[in-house]
Formats: sequence, structure tokens, C-alpha cells
Amino acid sequence: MDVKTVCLGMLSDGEASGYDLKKEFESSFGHFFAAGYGSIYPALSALADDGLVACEHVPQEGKPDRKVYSITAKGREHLLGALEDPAPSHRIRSEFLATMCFSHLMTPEQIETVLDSRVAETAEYIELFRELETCCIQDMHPGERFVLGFGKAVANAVFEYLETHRHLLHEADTAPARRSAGG
Amino acid sequence: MDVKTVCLGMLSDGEASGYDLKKEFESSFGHFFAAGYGSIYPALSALADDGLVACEHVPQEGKPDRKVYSITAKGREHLLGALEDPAPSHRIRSEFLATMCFSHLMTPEQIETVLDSRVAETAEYIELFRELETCCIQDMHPGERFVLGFGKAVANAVFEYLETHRHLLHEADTAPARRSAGG
DNA sequence: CGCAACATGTAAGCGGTTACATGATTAC
DNA sequence: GTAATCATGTAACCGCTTACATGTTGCG
Repeated sequence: MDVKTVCLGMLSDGEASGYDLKKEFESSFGHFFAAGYGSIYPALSALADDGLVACEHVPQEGKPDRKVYSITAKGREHLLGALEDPAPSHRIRSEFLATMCFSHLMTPEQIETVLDSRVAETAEYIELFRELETCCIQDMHPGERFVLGFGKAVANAVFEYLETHRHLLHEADTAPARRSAGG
Repeated sequence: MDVKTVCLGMLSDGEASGYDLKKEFESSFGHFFAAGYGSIYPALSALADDGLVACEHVPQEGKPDRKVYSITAKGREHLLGALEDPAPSHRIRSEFLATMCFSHLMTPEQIETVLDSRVAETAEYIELFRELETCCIQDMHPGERFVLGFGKAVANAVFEYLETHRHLLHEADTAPARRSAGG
């Protein structure tokens, strides 16, 4: 499943422009499937070339023209095919965890900075999820609610783990051999 | 931070061949930073070209020759530089969650299959973490222990969320408008 | 006899990121 | 004036995945 397929899925819910889809990627899909304009616009062009979406030009006054895409019958069929994968992947690519593996080569200040930035990003996601929950949950399909809950559960687990275990990264670095005498 | 840098970090702990590093990627790094031979061997060549690692040919009887790499002073310096990034990324790419967003277009059987496969993979990771904990935790740096704990915390959260919320994906699909009358 | 483990590599291709390019309106 | 929002796109590049290519030993 690539950006094309996700765009197609988004369009199965109603027509939209590339700009609209980008906003949807930022708000609800961003935490598990990021995409920028450089992926979205070519994806929509390719979908149109394959006849999976139809494109309607909408001239606007004062603003640039919109290209509004809507899914076709063929596109719907194709989407159902893509959803047949019995074991879709779920991959993490974490420079953060890779960095932490080598924390013994870093200064305590560096470690704290890295942890703080990770905590901050996690907190931002938690806040975003809270907003989505209060404003849009009634418009969501059950699947989207499930995915939102998944994001929340993981983000909360990460947040709690970071705060309760970050001290582990400093122990044994400062006083590795001084453990014997007075506790 | 790319595969090259992670290889360099692994070598900062002792010399190893590409084959050895692959095994390390599979066991302890795989859950957050995957890499195959097609990434590792070119990465080692490039590191050697840049003088960040030294390569020693070790002929073996009956087995193919090994190329044993060890980090150089220049390589150590470079690694420290790479660890200076104050906000290393942590990205998820989940076809699984994308698929679940469109679960209303799937049959209940398809949904169950997908969830089962995700539960199974999560359980495998939990088992792997348990093994790593019992066999190798004493050889780990504090950072590696922290990362192992992170993986466990997230995997446990995912496992529990999947089992306690998977039913949400079936509600409202079967009986969306029948809610009014009986309990 | 076949498969797994040991061991290293290349080449093509794909998909996504980043930077570049354009341009009007509105709000501060 | 200057930043943000609206709106679309291209092109180069980068890094990773996949498939291909080779060859031995030992186990069942």
C-alpha cells in the first residue's frame, strides 16, 4: 500500500483536491502514514491516468483553480483489491531509538535534549488526538476511531515510558564502579 | 541517520562482519530500524571508502572468507557527530492502520484476518524481547536496555489495545439503524 | 537429495523527500 | 511590508528493497 492507495481511500469518502488531502494527511494520517505535496500530486495524476479517479477543474475567483478529484467505479474496485492484503505491514523507523542505543557515547546534556524533544513531539500528538476526539469523532468511521484510539494508546505508553525510564540512561555512566561501599 | 551510521555504531562496540551485523539487525534493531544485506554491504563499503572503518580479510577453510570491519578513530569522531542531532526522528509507516481506516469497505472475515496477523506479529516481538531479556541483558549498555524496554512497552500497549478494541471494527457495520427499539 | 547456515556482493528499480517554481488574497 | 493561506506542480536526488549471482559444509 502506497500513497496512491491511501489517496484513493480518502477519496472513497468524498471528493477532494490535493490540497485537501494534504490537510487530511497532516491531521489524521500523519502519525502513521506521512505524505507531502511531492507525493500527493503525482499520486493523483497517476490515479487519473489509470482511470481510478476523475478530475474536475474548478475555477475560482481570486484563488488558484482547484482540481477536484472523485473516485470512479474502477477506482472503488481497485481499492477493494488493495484492502485484500491479509497482513499489511506496520513499520517503525526510529533514529531516536538508534541514537539511544549509543547513549553511552553522548553527554548527559545531549541525552536530555534528545529525550525532551521526543517527549515534546509525543505530547503534541496526544494533544492532537484529544482535539480530533472532541471535534470530529462523530464524523468518523469505526475504523478511523479504532486507529485514533490506537494512536492514543501508543502515544500514552511512549509518554509514560519516557518519563519513568529516562533516568536509566544516566545510571552506570557516572559511577560504574562505586557501588560497593555506602548505599 | 541512515544504515551507514547504525552500522558504524554497532562497530563502535567491537569488530564484526556484514553477516554479523545482519544478525544484530534481526535480533535487537529489527523492530525499529530494519536493514537487509542490500543495504548493509554497500554501507560497509562506503564506510571503508571514507576511512571510517578498517577492513581485514579473514580466509576460512570450508567457508567463504570473512571481511571483518573495525571502527577507526576517524569513524568514532564521525559517529559522535551523528549523535549530535538534538531531535532524531521516530516515524511509523503503517499499512495496517491505513487499511483499518477503510475497514467499512472490508468483510468481517477480512478484518479478522488482518487483526490476527497483527496480533501474531506483536506477540512474536514480545516473545523476542523476553528472550533478549533473559539471555543478553547483562551484555547491554544502559541505552540498549532502555530501547528494549521501550519496545516492550509499546508492543504490550499495542497487544492490549488490539485485543480490547478489535470489536469496535464490527459494530455499527452490521446494525447501523436498528438502535432505536429494544436494548 | 535438498535445505539451512555461512558469507559476500551487484544492479535495477521504486517510492518518497526536498528543493524549486509560481502567484493571488487576506490578515496583522 | 510580510507572513500565512490557498493552490498546483516538476525534477533531481537519495536511500532502501528486491532480485539476481556464487559457492561450500553439514545435517536430516
